[in-house]
Amino acid sequence: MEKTFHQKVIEVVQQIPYGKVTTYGTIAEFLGSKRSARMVGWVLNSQKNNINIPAHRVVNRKGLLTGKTHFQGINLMQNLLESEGVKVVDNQIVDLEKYLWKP
DNA sequence: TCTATGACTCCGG
DNA sequence: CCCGGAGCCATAG
Repeated sequence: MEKTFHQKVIEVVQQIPYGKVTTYGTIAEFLGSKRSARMVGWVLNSQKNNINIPAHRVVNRKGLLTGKTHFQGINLMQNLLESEGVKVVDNQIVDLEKYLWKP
């Protein structure tokens, strides 16, 4: 059973430490194809039921919480990030580079 | 097998 | 940074 794309994504996302965030592009790039950023989002959407996936730590390159629209509760994603010490304003992470984590 | 969709990103203006 | 357009990849039907 080979590791599928989404399985790798899950693996990486689970490695995101507390108080850190990453972008779809970063994950996609780590997987080999930067252009696969959309797949990362697709995977999270598919695995969003899995609480083991801290999808709230995954944002787009601008630090915008694009995924919150598909999240379980519009306020949940931002709330979680703020709880972890990540500053979020207007659905966007402040000082993204400061919190950005890379595998 | 082919088409459509998408939690994105890059390029030019 | 904003806007519009194009590209790219994997999954579902």
